[in-house]
Amino acid sequence: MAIEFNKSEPVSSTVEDYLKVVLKIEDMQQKASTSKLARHLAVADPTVTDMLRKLKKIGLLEYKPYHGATLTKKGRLMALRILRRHRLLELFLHQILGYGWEEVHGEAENLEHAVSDFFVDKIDQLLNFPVKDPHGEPIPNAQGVRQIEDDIRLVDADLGQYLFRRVSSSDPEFLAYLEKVKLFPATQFSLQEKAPFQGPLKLLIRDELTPLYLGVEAAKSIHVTPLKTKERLIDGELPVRTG
Amino acid sequence: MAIEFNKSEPVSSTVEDYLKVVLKIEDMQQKASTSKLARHLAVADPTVTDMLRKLKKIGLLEYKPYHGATLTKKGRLMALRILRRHRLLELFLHQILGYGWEEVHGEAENLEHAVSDFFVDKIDQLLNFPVKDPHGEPIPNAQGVRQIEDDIRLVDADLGQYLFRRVSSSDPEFLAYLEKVKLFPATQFSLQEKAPFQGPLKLLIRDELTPLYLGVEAAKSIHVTPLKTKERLIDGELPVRTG
DNA sequence: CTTAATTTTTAGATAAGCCTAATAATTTAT
DNA sequence: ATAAATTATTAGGCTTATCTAAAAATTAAG
Repeated sequence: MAIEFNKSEPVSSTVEDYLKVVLKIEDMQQKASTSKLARHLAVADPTVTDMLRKLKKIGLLEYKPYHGATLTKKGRLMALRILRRHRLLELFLHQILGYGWEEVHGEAENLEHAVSDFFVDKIDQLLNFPVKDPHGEPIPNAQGVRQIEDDIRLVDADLGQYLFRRVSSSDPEFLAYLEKVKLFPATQFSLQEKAPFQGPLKLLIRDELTPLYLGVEAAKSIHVTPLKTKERLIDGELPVRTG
Repeated sequence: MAIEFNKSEPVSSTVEDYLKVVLKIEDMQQKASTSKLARHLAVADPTVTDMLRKLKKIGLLEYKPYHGATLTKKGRLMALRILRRHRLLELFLHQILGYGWEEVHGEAENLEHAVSDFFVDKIDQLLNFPVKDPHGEPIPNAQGVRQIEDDIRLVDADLGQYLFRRVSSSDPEFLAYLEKVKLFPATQFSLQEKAPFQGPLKLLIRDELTPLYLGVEAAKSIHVTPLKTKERLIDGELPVRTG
């Protein structure tokens, strides 16, 4: 119903962007410093200083000069509201309008600030209250709660069998590449070798004939969970692309 | 393909709104004076003066102080591009997302500035290249051309049989009322009486039992064409609501 | 533990849209 | 044809979000 979020005054789309980035950085367990925010938002440092003061004043984040920002409860809820919109929109674009998964991010980035709560509710219904976006990322529910799975980065994984859970990159070129090599959420594969000295990872994707060699940077943004023995025997749950 | 429009530099959503309003006023064969624009845009007069100067400078309209504005070819094309987006979005919201026809205008008003050309092309396809929006208004094609029908205002019509073509109001309350009384595009009815002195019009809607008495203001925004004798005998083409 | 490097903040500007109050131009009416 | 009413423009300001250049604070290094 989206009412849960809408208890507070509306903010500009700029403010929404700042909150979104702080949430993203906090999610990565990093410090939301002035310069890091500036880099993510592609603005100059002093611009961020000013904005942080403003956001502190309206109670959306904590902020001590030289110590970076942390979202308040209210700011966090707002950030989650935007994240929800963003990811619902991505799924909508993919499933209903037939966008490629590498095309959804940019469009959602604009639409997330423009659509009404009514619109969000409508697509939520139409998509049957989904919990994951096309990249496998969790969609916060109407209360702002995400179903977070404790996956690991492929780059940190030992040899063994894995399930592709999500990809934490929105680079279109990279996503198009993953699609081409058949690596996307729900793909099962085995990690067969890890070349030393940051060398490539050798993967064998289920039902594919030739192995795939993946660079370390790629393996950092791919998140997986180990396949349990039981699951390894099951033949269902093949990766399927929609749209 | 939308490329036809995109030969020029992008403009702000504010500029898009100004162009849209000038087009609307020109469509009504009226003079786009400073004050009329200000009223339509809900801004102060001097704001319009400034903007008109700016729009003239970038070649989107002609403008002489005290003489109002007229769109240039370029400005007109831009205005038609927005109108196309607006009306396609309205139809999309109605048909795909199940919005009521009184709910589409407001949402489209925001989205028209936010969606990409790619998005517009996608919904155009999805809707199978429609030529009319939910209110019966023509949707400009990708070249900016509208299929304009020469309808007349119901208020100007003589007694006789008519086809409801379009309603040129976006007032939600009014539209909800029309829907309730079963008056919408493709509805057939006969105009049976026109009370003198700006009195109400008595309509008999096809397949309805009770006559409808409509005020003059309402009859100004309803546009109709006379039913030809042939059409009067045909039973098909009954009004149908989608979504 | 003091200097050097890095990061952040201050200071001063800019552009887009908008406003109000006051003036000027045009149109209408006597 | 001129005064009154209407409409438009000038003048001066405000807000939001941005920038660059310079100063200050913090952190890192020798």
